[in-house]
Amino acid sequence: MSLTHIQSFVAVAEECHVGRAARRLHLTQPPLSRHILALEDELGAPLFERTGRGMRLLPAGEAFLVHARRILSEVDAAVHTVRGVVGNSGES
Amino acid sequence: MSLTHIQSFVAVAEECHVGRAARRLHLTQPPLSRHILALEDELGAPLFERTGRGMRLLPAGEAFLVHARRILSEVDAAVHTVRGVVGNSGES
DNA sequence: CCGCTGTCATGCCGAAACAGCATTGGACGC
DNA sequence: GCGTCCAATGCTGTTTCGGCATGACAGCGG
Repeated sequence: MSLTHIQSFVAVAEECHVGRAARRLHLTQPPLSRHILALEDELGAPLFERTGRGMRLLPAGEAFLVHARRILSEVDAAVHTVRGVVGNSGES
Repeated sequence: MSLTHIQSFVAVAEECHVGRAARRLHLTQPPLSRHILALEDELGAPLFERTGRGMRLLPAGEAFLVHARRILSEVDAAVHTVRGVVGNSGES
């Protein structure tokens, strides 16, 4: 599991569509599709239902989405916190 | 930035020693050293002071450590939540 | 019923990332 | 100054990864 996979998952969950999510992430559809498959494989459960017209979140996917968003914002907060500490320490 | 890098950072922060952290992660010293350097490069600030006898956390590193631990436990929680949802949905 | 379209999955290949080995460079204690 | 211990770096073989081309399948119109 990597942060890239989590970002991919969130994008697909929000778009319900691998192709659109791929464009949003400046990626192509195949690797993105593989990210989702890898995630499902690692978690041992499918996260999406493949509808033939896109992807729909399953309950397990909804549950994961909550945590996924929290992880990504925590990463963002970590980056900003470090920048803040460094910036303040050097200020007059 | 990847979850692997964050795990490496936490291990080094706790051991104050790249070699020991490497053993703990079943890894060797050079890649682990590079993980830390990559993290510092990405954050734009050093996280450790190199003491010639090991590594000591700088203030920026302490700040990052708090978030790093939270990220890792959130990932853990995400995995367990998905397993829980799947397990319960199939129970009688 | 049959092709047409739109979607995700897969086979394949070249490029990039990665881990480990060997070595260097530097700090500390004697 | 010398030996020891540490992190950093050069290098190489392997693995991972992204993109292209294609396959497999569902849904729709005729």
